[in-house]
Amino acid sequence: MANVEELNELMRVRREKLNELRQKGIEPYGEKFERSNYAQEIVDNFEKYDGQQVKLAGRIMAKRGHGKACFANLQDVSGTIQIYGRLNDLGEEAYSMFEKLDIGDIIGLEGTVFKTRRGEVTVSLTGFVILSKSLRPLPEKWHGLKDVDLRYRQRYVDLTVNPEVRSTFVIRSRIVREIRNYLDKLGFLEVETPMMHPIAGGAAARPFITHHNALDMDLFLRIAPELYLKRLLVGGFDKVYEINRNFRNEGISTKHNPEFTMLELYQAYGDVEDMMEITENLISSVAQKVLGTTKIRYQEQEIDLTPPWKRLPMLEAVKQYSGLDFNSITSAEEARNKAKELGLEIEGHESWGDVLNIVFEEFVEPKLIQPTFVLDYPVEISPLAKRKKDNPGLTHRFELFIYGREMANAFSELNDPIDQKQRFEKQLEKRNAGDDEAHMMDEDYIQALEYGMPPAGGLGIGIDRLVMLLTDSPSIRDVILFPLMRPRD
RNA sequence: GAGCCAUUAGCUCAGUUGGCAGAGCACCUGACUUUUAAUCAGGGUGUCCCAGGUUCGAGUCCUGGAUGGCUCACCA
Repeated sequence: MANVEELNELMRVRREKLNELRQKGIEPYGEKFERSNYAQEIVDNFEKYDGQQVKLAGRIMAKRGHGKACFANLQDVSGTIQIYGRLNDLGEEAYSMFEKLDIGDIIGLEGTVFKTRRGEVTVSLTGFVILSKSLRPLPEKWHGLKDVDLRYRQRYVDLTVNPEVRSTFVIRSRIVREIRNYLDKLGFLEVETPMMHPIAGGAAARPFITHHNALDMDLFLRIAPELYLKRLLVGGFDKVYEINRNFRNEGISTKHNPEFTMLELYQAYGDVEDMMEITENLISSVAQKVLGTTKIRYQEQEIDLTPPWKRLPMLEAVKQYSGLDFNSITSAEEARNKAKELGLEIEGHESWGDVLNIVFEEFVEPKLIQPTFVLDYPVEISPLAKRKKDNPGLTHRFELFIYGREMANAFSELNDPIDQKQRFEKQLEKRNAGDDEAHMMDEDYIQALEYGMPPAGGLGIGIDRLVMLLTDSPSIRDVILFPLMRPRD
């Protein structure tokens, strides 16, 4: 415990009050308290509760003393209600204790519902108990806690004083629940696959490395669940999904947190078309259920999530926004030269598909504000996707963009074990050339495919980014309760 | 990883040309039995992010560092 000498006055005074309570034989850290109601339901249904006796519990958020009477605001998970204590009703001892409550103290109370002459629904106290004495002052009632550093490091304070923050995380919870409802209704089975992988597969990303002592082996925190979920298709499950964390050892930005939540789902005997249908129906119905509309605002921009969404082949998109027609570019070298002419940074080892993707990211991505499926990604950057029959350089794959951001990625799954093995070998070449984000070889996954995996559609949706979109949050940190921060000191 | 910006009381923020460290809320004392950003009277509670430097004198100028934010890079 901190030395009282070192505490500032605000904290010293609170500790003194704590000691006073103990000296009077009152325990300032109480036990179970049975509530009859929540604050908001009383405020919203005054007629029903007028004159009724209620029991509430929550945190004191404001106090207005008037000598022999005192108003305060009590905040519980539902909202805030005014409470009112009078000397006449409480008696001298209890009233004096009520007057000495600090903002931040947690109490349980009993009282009668009434409306003040100014029309505010209020509970007039007949008794109360201190359930937790607060020893630190909360931020200011009017401006709340603004310092983003403190907001993320002390999310408990942020949640206490900034109601919109609480609301964001309530919405996040509802979004995830609606996604589960939606998929469950379609007959998908929710599964859990390993978070610790001997081989980091399913995505192009740098993994976190950890170590298992008893087995004396290094393990990777998963960068994607994909290869495990598809092993389940081999095993005979035909509709599976997982909503869970992925970990990528990469930069942090407003759109990237080292751990983030992904939905991945796989549907046997389906394809990329089915995934498009699921994506637009899932996201629009979640928006409808959670927000009550499919027309949303994100950062002052109107976004219409009403299906069907625009579908745009990548080659067409690139041609439209950059003027480059990759249909008529046949060699990687020609592609690299054309990209250089557009002022793009080209290192010299890029394949045709790499260049196409670079041009796409530079010229097209930021323009895709309304929901857009970009179709037919080049095979070089899609090592787990099925090739198009009529153009084996492209794959049956889409990425969904909203507000210029990648929101989803899906394809018809590659189930040809021989092609898959060759794709992994291509990735290994990239790895050996120094690309530590290229895919690793996963022999067991190849073996699984050799047993036979049904053709399937697979889909990944970044939950954090979806929540950002639906809660109008500018930073991914606003939708992650405890984003990764450097430790202080 | 690079550039720009920020860091002053518990919180939100001022701080002029380099000249005694400020306000509002919160807090403390007193008044007040339907107030509501309650009001009225009084009280300033501080490692000016840290370490150096310049200067008679630094919150302010310079150098280095820490943390955070934004942009870029990275991240399909």
